[in-house]
Amino acid sequence: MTDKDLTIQQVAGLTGLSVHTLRYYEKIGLMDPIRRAKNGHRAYHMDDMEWIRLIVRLRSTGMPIVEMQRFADMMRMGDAGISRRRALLEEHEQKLMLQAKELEDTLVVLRDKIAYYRAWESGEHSG
Amino acid sequence: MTDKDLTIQQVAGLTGLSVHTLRYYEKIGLMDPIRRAKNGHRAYHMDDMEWIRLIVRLRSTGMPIVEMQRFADMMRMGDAGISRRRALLEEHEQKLMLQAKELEDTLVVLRDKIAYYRAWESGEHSG
DNA sequence: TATTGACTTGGAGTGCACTCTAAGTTGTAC
DNA sequence: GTACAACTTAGAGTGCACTCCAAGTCAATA
Repeated sequence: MTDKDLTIQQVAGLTGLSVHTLRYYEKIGLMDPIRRAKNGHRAYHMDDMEWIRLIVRLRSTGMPIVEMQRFADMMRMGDAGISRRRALLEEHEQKLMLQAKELEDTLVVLRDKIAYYRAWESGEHSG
Repeated sequence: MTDKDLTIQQVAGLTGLSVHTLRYYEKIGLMDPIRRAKNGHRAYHMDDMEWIRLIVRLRSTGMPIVEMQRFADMMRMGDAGISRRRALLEEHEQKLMLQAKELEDTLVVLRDKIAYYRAWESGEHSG
């Protein structure tokens, strides 16, 4: 393990994933097998970090694991997988735009209700 | 069952929830018991529909069932629950604003990668 | 009168994404 | 040298939100 390598604990701290989840993601092929230090411990590199951060982004915006696995497989195909990777990301982009719209609509509804409740509350005090 | 009442099937069609889910939501107290027609079938009214649509909105923007149950309980408290309802909705509003930011950030990342892939693909053709 | 189809119930089963357990190894601190 | 913390594995367990099943009721139609 060189100076720049990170332990699983450190990666967990940096990414917000649990140590369990990091091992789980590796086991299901969402990450390539992480290099090991002499004692068998995982030694994460900066390249690994970048991939993990992308995974976390995709997950937090609702991409299911099976789709991220497909994306990981396309990464392993190298150049041959590029147009498929683009297609997958474009699909996700479409979903995110719909999600953003739903979210904005809901914010409007919420703010409307909140304003109504607030008006009722101040009426309660003065009335 | 009067003319304006809806069957569970119709409500499913109108809300996007499954018949199973509608019964499930009623069972766990997310909805008040729905009135019954003479034959024992559920007869949904327009008031029910409005509540269901709110539920669907909250769910689709990530509110867990247990929190919607709390909100339903506050509805049953009537006026006494109003300020608590407002607090709950304001909390959700905060979460949605964070979600919206995460979403926008991810869209930037995705578009960046898509553009990169696209550039690579066109280079592939001409080179 | 018999079949069809939409509904009813309680309770069991499913799929996803973790999350934890048990048993074992390794490297450092006292 | 022994206690301790951090790591390793395979595999079991958990929590959420449905989703389905079996058995039964009821109204309408052939």
